[in-house]
Amino acid sequence: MPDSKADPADTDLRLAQDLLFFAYRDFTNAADVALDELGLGRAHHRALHFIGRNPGITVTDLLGILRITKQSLARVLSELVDRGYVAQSPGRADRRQRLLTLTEPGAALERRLFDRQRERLGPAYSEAGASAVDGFRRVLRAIMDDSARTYIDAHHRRGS
Amino acid sequence: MPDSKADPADTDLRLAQDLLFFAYRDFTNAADVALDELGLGRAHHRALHFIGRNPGITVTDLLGILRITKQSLARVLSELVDRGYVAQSPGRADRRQRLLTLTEPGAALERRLFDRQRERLGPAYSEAGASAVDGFRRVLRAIMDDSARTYIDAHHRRGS
DNA sequence: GATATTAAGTCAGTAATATTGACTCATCGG
DNA sequence: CCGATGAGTCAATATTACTGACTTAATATC
Repeated sequence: MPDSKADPADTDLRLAQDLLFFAYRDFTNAADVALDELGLGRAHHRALHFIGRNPGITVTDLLGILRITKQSLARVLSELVDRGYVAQSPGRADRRQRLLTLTEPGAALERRLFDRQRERLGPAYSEAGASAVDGFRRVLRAIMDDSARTYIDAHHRRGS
Repeated sequence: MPDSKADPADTDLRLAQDLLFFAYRDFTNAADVALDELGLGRAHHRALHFIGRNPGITVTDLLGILRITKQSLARVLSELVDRGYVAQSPGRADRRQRLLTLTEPGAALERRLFDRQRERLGPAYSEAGASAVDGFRRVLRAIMDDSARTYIDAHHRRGS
């Protein structure tokens, strides 16, 4: 058996397809009950998450992360603003920009949703162990696009 | 710093949220161009994948894996059958069942879609290394539901 | 300073994926 | 025979997303 690493076997990659499908399905699903109670969807959660992780992010930058159109984000964002979860403020340098931040209720909601996902992810991390978690990160990081990798590296330098 | 493992830090879990979002987004996206050319969507890909991995699967079992309703699957499945990608045959023991299999063109299409994802996943595996891949699997396996874990373990026993 | 570009928002129409609810039909199991 | 099950169908609706066309305000460029 020569090629153990140069050319990952089909079965290995088939397993990865299954793993990603189920893990992503159940991880995202973890917050759904809390979202439903508020009449919100996963799109709202994604917006809350990335605004929370990037206080003061511009609409254009958020669109680039989510990879959706302006019209699609508008629906989600206007609901979040109407409900008082997200605040907009004009950019200081460029007043055309609307810098997005979570309000206090918005941060609390995002935290609640995060906690539901934490219930699933925390035990998984503990069970798998630090070494496995490191491998988990390395593989996921290698799967994504360059631009996403750049984002990850900028936001999660070792230490924080 | 006492709790290094018992209670994974927020920042660790925040990173995981980002990693899962971007990796899943780009991994699933890899097959989109090929799907678009045929006027098919991701839902068709998922059905093709799980029928391909489970030849002779019943409709009920497929619904359980995909976690969608019968009506939602019907749209996707009838299109795949109409186009000759999926064949249905009555169960031998229970003739109410419609056992689903990929036709030869269906298997070829599924393979093409798989190849697009392989282009993304294969290099990621090679770069990250065998140890990282093992950790990747362990963490994803721990994230998913019991039923999904059972599925994974049944389909991917070590050896194949 | 006029002009082009950019950031953001909006209106309209449509598509893909999914849902709930209410049925039908054939077959299986007791 | 009869209730339960596997599968399919019709209808209406929700969520998330899209393309295309425009407007407004502010910045950048010539």
